[in-house]
Amino acid sequence: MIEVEDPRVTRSRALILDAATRVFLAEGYTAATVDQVAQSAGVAKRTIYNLYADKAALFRATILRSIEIADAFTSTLVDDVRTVVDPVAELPRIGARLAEAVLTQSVLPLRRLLVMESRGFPELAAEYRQRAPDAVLRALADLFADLGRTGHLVIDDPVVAAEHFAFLVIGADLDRGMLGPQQPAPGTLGARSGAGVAAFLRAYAPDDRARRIGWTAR
Amino acid sequence: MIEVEDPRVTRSRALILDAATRVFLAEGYTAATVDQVAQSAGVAKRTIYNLYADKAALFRATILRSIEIADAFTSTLVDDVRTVVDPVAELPRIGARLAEAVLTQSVLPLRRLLVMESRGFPELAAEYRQRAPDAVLRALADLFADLGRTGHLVIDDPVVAAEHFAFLVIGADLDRGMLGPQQPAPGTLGARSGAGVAAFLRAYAPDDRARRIGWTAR
DNA sequence: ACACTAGTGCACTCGCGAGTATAGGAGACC
DNA sequence: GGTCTCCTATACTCGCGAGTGCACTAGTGT
Repeated sequence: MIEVEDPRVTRSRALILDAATRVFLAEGYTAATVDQVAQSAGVAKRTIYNLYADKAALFRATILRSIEIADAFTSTLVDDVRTVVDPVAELPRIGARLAEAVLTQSVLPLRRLLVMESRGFPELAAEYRQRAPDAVLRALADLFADLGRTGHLVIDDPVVAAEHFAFLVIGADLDRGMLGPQQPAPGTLGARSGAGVAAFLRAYAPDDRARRIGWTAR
Repeated sequence: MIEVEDPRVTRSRALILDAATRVFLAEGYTAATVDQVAQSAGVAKRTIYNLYADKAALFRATILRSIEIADAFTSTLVDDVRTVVDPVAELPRIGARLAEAVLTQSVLPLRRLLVMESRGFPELAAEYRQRAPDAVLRALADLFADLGRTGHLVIDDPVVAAEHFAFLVIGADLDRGMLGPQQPAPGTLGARSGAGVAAFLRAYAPDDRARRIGWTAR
């Protein structure tokens, strides 16, 4: 006997999760009210309580779905990282993708929300960390370990190199974005990630290589 | 006629602000209750309302005082930065001080709180940004502009260089610290800031200088 | 000793939001 | 067409925390 969910339920669930995402991201957990979510979903409050035990359960489900989405983005980035052969030629693309993914999607509001509620829902913050930023850092560290072995880069500690790459590229904008809803201007974004990648290559490329290709420009 | 504040008032004010700092940093604005603050201060709730119009005013005063304290730390760091002559010799010290100031004081909880309440009190987040991180970045940018002029470093954009320095040194730990109350192990801290400064010098020191001093080690 | 000012303790109002109850409506499946 | 299940709408309970009122106490200055 195969349990098939009533189509009305799946429909309601989708409406509710979308609305909850909007409301929670905009208001935060405590400030958001269940009535707000219901109204924004075009659904009766009772329907929400039919599907989720309480406000906390609704919140958990909402955030987990957002993490799921962020995770999908992360995966394509990780795949991209895995195929890199020539760092000088390809790292700028990786950097640009990283900056774009973190700074222009709804990742910034999600991170703010996770920080806000990290006391009440520490599992969610941990889950996010593991599946998004840590996954990217792991992929980068693997990449740099390889490139170190092949002599394309000079790497002492690949984990540290991965952190340096990530924070040279997005550090400043990420920090700014956390303290307020300022999206960096899209033009600025490319320039900053480019400068970050350039600095990384100056720090980690073998001398001859870096100089030959012209990455000495600062 | 010189207005002198009743000593009882100044005493109460100090007790209340200390307690409010503890409670707000630990609980966040909404979760904290005025009764909690009163109890933790050993003071009647009514006394709080004698000195502050409402909970929001108390919060503002509390945060502004914390910013004041962070500002004092910042100033000594800025003064230190202003006296740097030889980057290779002195930047490691600056990096270590920066890491220590940001990561081991109560700065991390303060930043979390400011992120949490940046929607309700955007002025506070702005005030903090201007007086703490931006002040440091400005000082660093000035320093690097100087060092570029004197040929100690090779600098294209001093502002970008300042961001690179700061986030190479504290970026990873800062980000980790925001998503949970994990203080980095004190041992790790020195190593990471050292690695960050080394990478910075590799990226920004003139070739001969960097190599002569031995900063090629990664 | 007296008056003034602040602090204390406690009981109170009041609004708000989570969660529940209930009665009725609408589609799906037989 | 009947029944089952889920949705809707409205109205409710209930607890909690912000803010107030008030009667009383204690320290200070003259």
